[in-house]
Amino acid sequence: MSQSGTKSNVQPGEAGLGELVMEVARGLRRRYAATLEPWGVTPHESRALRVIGRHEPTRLGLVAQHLRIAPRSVTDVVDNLEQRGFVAREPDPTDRRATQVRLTGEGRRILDELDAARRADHESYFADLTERDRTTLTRVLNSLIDDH
Amino acid sequence: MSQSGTKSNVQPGEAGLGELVMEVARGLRRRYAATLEPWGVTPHESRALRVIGRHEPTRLGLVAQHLRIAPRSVTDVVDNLEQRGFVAREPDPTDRRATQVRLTGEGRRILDELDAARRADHESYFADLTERDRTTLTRVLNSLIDDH
DNA sequence: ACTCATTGTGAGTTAACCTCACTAATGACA
DNA sequence: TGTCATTAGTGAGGTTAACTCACAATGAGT
Repeated sequence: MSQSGTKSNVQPGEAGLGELVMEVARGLRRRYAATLEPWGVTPHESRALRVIGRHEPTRLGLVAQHLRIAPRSVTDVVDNLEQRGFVAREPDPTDRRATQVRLTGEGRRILDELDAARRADHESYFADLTERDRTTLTRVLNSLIDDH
Repeated sequence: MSQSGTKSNVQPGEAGLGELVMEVARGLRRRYAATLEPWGVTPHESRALRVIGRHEPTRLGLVAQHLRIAPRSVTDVVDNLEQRGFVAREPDPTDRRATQVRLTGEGRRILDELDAARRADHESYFADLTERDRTTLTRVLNSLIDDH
């Protein structure tokens, strides 16, 4: 075999900014998935926990919007998290059609741990940047996000 | 309903670099998926086409390595592309167990169009950056990729 | 009071992966 | 030179995370 498959798919010289961003994001995603492993939580579940934790208590429909998935799909996601004891459903007091979700104590504990792990992971990923580069990167990325 | 779901999930002030990169990547992915729509090609198919186009002619097993998926899955991916007339299987002349894939004329045409569209899309996404920021961003992202 | 919209869920489907088991071909070597 | 482990691709079947469509319960507007 001529070349391995363990490195990136991008030739170093000629990659555009888009490719570079995507490649860094891929690296972060891979690392984060590995970080999550000890908790037995998938990236998908962690994302859902984070959204619920941030808006707690919240309706299923709103969770769907934040996760950008169909309302029907949230039912399954929350079923899963509820079964694992991370969240609990309760009736919305202001609308008897609606259901609220909220983190359990366990769910909050796990989420805090995951957040800390992610923060640490990102920290280590960007550790070698100079303060100056860090500042520029933050500014440029923020402006890109704001403009689109 | 109180707030919409069309904007980002990240509070502007306190996002770390990791979140920022992921958010930009998410934006690029969404745009690219929309760009692809007129061709009736999914991001997944476009990635496979690009990998095959870059290594053409190549064995299925190598495509698996480049796409980072199981060899078995490549069979399905190539089945799909072959059915749509974008690639063709042919026996590997040096190993009668192996199968080579190569782009058809149509496949090459589509891939070139997709590449051009992606380039243009990225170009427009980063259009408002100053030359200086662009250079810094390129350098910083490249160093992050190299270091990991 | 009637009508229409909205909330969540049952039922069933799809896309893109996966593993396991198998066949055919290869290559090493005793 | 015959045996035998290894490798390439694929059939069969499973999983995950999404999807649509239909529906009952509830709420809101005229």
